[in-house]
Amino acid sequence: MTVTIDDIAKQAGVSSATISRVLNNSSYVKEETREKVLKVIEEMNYVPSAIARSLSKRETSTIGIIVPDITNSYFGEIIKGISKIAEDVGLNIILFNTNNNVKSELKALEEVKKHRLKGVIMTPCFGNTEFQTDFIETIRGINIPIVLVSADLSYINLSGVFVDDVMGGYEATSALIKSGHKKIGIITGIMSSSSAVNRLKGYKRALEENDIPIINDYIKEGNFDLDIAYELTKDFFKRKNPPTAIIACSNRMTLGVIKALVELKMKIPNDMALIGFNKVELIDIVGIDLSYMEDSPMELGEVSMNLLLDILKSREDEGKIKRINIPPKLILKGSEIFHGKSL
Amino acid sequence: MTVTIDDIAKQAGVSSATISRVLNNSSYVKEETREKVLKVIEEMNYVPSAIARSLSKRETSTIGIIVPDITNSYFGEIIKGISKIAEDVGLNIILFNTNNNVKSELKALEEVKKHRLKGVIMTPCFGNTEFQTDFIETIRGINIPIVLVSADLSYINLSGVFVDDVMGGYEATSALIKSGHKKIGIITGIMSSSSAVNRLKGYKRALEENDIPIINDYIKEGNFDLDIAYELTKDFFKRKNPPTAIIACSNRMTLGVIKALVELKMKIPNDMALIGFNKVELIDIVGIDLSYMEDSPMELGEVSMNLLLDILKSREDEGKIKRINIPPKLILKGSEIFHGKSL
DNA sequence: CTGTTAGCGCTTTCAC
DNA sequence: GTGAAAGCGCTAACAG
Repeated sequence: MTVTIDDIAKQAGVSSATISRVLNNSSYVKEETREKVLKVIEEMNYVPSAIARSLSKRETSTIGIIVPDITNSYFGEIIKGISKIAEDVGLNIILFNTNNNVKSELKALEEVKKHRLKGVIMTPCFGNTEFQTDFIETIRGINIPIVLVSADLSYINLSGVFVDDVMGGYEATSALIKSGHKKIGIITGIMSSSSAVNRLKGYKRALEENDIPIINDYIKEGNFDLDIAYELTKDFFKRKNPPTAIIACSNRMTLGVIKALVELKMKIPNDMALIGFNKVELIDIVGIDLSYMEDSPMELGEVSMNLLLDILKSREDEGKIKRINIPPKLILKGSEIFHGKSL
Repeated sequence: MTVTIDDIAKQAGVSSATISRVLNNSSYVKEETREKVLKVIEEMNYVPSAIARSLSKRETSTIGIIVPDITNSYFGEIIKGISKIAEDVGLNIILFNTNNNVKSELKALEEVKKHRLKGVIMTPCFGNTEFQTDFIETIRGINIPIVLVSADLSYINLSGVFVDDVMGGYEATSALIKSGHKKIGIITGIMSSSSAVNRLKGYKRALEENDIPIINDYIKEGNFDLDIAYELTKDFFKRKNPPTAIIACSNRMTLGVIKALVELKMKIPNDMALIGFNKVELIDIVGIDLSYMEDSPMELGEVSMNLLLDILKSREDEGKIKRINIPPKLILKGSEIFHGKSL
């Protein structure tokens, strides 16, 4: 059917070993025969089989990426970052989309093992607590380097690149304080995720350092998604003394907040200041100058790919856990400004 | 290193063929030995090598997806649709992101061949005319089923699933006419893409059917992206008699139009009606009730995956081209309403 | 029902 | 410099 290395060998009048050598530059081949071989390859339109090569070398040239939601451009950016540098080093990518479902995640990990992938970069599902032991067992049994990206796991210590969420929460809060706010509400992510916990930690730290009392009514737990954030925002106005600023701990929750504020006919930041987490695509074109803490997911992708490469290279310190924390950037556009109105 | 089928065979006291049989259910195995085998597999934590299996069967269980921009949630949706049904039938996905770059696309196709993938689903780069012959040659030489999705190629006839763009342009235009508009501007995509051509065709047809003259100043060629659409929208107002409605032929161009209108302090639809193509994520929460033609990219993904499966199944009518056109849906939210103001 | 054997298409010693 | 041969981990006749 398809042309193989032996066909080329026969046609070129040499052995298949020689073909292999010119293909891999693995040892010197007389210039003359090399050219002959190359010519035949060209003529017969031969493309070596990655599968056969993998089997023979006991090593693939592909890695796995596991993400919870391929539809979210945040993960799109991460993948773009990964694939950019993967392409440079000749690595292919097998993609798994889990829909934030642990069962799928576990299945993906099985596939990774089946395919003997070189390594995996994954951002685990959030809000998962029930399958921890399954997960840990799978990881242990897999014997393939894993790099976490963007989301950490509390119950197992793995390599990965993360955003410094404490710093994120701290910076966002500090920015609001600096601009005059004292009544600052926060809508966190699910508290079973470390990022939610850490951002809240940063929030509290900033308040404490500025001797601003921490008010529990100002702290609300969302789920990283729009609807709950929308409701929670409205809830803020059910108490006598609502905040003058809100911190929304994800981009989708930021949209929930905005939706609520638009409905309430409240202007940003005149009636309510706002700082989000991660860019809200093109929100500026509708006249909202949103300030936010920026993760730079593409950078996360690049760094995680580099980390994986690093781990792959260093066999000696095998098993050593490497973790990288990337500081988020504060992007100030105006939505954080304090107007001193009493609400 | 890793445990192989022979290890299992030895441990279970049978031949590796038997192991293979229980693994694949390829023929009857005595219940007793089957159980024994399964137990050993479990104990030794054995996972069969997909690579070895592929080589032996001369067939992979993975397909390729090639998209121009993984960062665009439109393609995220397509991939989600594909992977959903791919998972059901046990197929894995190798992903290639081309950044809308033909060279990358060609390289991706090479990889596809190297890996002997079962098939490819791709949406080709747009606005490419220079590498046509390379592309055709690569396709011809690849001998692997290809399914196009969402974007067609004019210079080669391939299987694929597409959106009925003529109908899209027609419906969008008709909706505006029905709601009272006669002066309708359109910002098209790059005219080297068939979707741009066809939407414009639909636009003209609708006008003709309603005896509305086609005015060239109302037709502007964009590039599917925001910035140009923004400029072109402003251009509309440089002539004496601007349109009362605009059709924007992509979601990013819709944003460009909106950006321009916001800057010009024009309300939608009171000062300018608007119909877009494809959903603009969450635009409603900022108070713009955008009407648009909806592609349903996830459906495109599902249908294209099913088409590929179809092609894979039917070896007899090999080479037969199968094309599916999906009618887009008109989603009316209010932004198309005519207010009868003279601008 | 199960074992033997011959590959699948490459890479990699080991000779010459 | 190049060829012969073994082997990567599995599947698929073919016997029995």
